[in-house]
Amino acid sequence: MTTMNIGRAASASGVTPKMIRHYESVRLLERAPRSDAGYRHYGEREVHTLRFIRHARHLGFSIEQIRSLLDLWRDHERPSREVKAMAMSHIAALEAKETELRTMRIALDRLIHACHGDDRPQCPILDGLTEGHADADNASSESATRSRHPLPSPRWLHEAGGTAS
Amino acid sequence: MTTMNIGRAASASGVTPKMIRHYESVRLLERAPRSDAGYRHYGEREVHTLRFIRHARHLGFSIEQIRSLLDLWRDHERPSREVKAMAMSHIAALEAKETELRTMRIALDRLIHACHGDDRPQCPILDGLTEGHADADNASSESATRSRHPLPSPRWLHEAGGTAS
DNA sequence: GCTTGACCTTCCCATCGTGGCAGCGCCTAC
DNA sequence: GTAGGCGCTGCCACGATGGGAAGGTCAAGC
Repeated sequence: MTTMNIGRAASASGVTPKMIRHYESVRLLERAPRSDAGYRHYGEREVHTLRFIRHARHLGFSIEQIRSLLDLWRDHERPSREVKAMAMSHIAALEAKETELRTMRIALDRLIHACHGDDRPQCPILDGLTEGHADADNASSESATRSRHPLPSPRWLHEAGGTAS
Repeated sequence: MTTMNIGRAASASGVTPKMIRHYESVRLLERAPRSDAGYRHYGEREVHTLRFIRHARHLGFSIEQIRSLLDLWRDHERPSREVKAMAMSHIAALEAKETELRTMRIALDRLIHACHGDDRPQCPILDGLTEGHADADNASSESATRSRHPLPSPRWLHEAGGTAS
């Protein structure tokens, strides 16, 4: 069985059929050959590629980055330097995120430790949110006008956790 | 000047006008009173609330969580226990993300260290992506069929970093 | 041969928080 | 009275993924 439908390719690779179609639609994968009925057909080679993609996603590479990685993967003349450079800049991104999370966690930790957590309404956590962490608040109602900091906006928190089935 | 337009409220609070309108539209804020021309008017109280929201976003709370926090904030009878509980479960989420990132980083680090990064094409990073990290691969092309793991899907990486102007 | 149910197809919608832009109205300083 | 800086609404985009509807196909069992 060197050729299979999308479902088999999916369970062989660990990538859902939905995502396989998506990857094809964004040209991460070549258009799969079709049967008369329009069913996509895959071989071992494609499954191999899908696994590559899955591993790369697992390491947090974006689709665009994976596109480059796949190009490098398929180019047997590539200098490993290029791959390493991509990987290292990605590591830097991972570290940046970690730091961002850690910063949040530490700030929140401090507030939590100051809070009794009993039946009384007095709460340093809410107070802290009210006042800000004392710094990083150059938005006085006086100077103001064009202090366009766009907020770090940490949406990435509430996505993988809840979404993962 | 106890009342101001959205722009002034924005620079006084550090929240963009766009976001203020958005928060209103998702009922995180009450509908602001309007001038005859339809301009929203804000007072110190609203700016205060906006700052609260900004700080909470800064700590990674989602809109829904902030909705609860605001309720607690405004309820002067609340037991601080409830606030602390929210904060602690959020800390747990932050830690989980940190761990996820660290896991990725470590895995990638291992590959990177094995890679020369020179002009030669031989590259353990690509090899590693090809083969997988040896474990977590229970997708043999035999058993298969309904091994529906949805992939951890780490989208949150490529969002705050690039988006933050 | 026919039915059933598992599989496949495409297309659209939702997520989450934010930015951008278009097309319009308003308001003020000159 | 007009320019240009605000404000308004509404729509689209992002990223990666899931959900579902509406319909076609295929293989196994009868």
